[in-house]
Amino acid sequence: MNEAKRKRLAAKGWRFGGVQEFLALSEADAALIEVKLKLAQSLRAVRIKKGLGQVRVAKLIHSSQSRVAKMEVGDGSVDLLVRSHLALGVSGRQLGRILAAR
Amino acid sequence: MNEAKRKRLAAKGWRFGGVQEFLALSEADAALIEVKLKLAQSLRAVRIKKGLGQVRVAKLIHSSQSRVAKMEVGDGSVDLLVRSHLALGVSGRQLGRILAAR
DNA sequence: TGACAATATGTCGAATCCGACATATACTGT
DNA sequence: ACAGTATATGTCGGATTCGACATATTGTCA
Repeated sequence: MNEAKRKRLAAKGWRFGGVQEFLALSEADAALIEVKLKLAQSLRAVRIKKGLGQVRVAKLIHSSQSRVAKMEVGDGSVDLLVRSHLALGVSGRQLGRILAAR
Repeated sequence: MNEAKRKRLAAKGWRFGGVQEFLALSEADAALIEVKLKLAQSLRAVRIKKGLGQVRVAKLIHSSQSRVAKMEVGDGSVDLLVRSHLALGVSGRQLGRILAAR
């Protein structure tokens, strides 16, 4: 199975729990997916709270609507997710709080 | 100026403060560098606390000593820094606390 | 000081990720 | 149902990042 697809599946499946076992993911891989998912959800929440569309966010980060959409479902790097948060005015410290929250 | 070098300079210069003004960095760019630097310092701290060498960490993340060294001075992606933390047993939540700390 | 281990720095082909575009699907008001 | 807007998904060439290797520098201890 290809890596990208596996991750996407995992990201979706996670909501139902037990993905790590289903796919043979290492602890660290599973944790990374959790982190990404948390950031992805947060990004959407922040965007919506600010009343922005994906197109507008795309411009803020010099990217495209499609990439923003993908980010929000857990595709894309942690870098990009972090960058997007920062571009939307979320501070590094706030970002930390988001990750630390249950 | 080339992007990689600019970042590396910025990462080093940051310790003396005022980099953002010196180089023409956007708020978000500067914030990203801060995040990376925090993670870089944390990675080294965690590694040393665990009594590990860079070579051993490299193996844990299926990479090389040189990359670990670069990570610890702020080179490399946030992804890799996060992955490394997770591979060293730092949880996502702990990672958040690290970023949230002053 | 000299040998040895650990870390830092430079380079480069290969792997990965991104932005852009096309297009499909979903949502909203009329 | 239709038009208009927002979001989702697939693809791909170019840009970025990676791992690996070579080598330099630094640190340590006998």
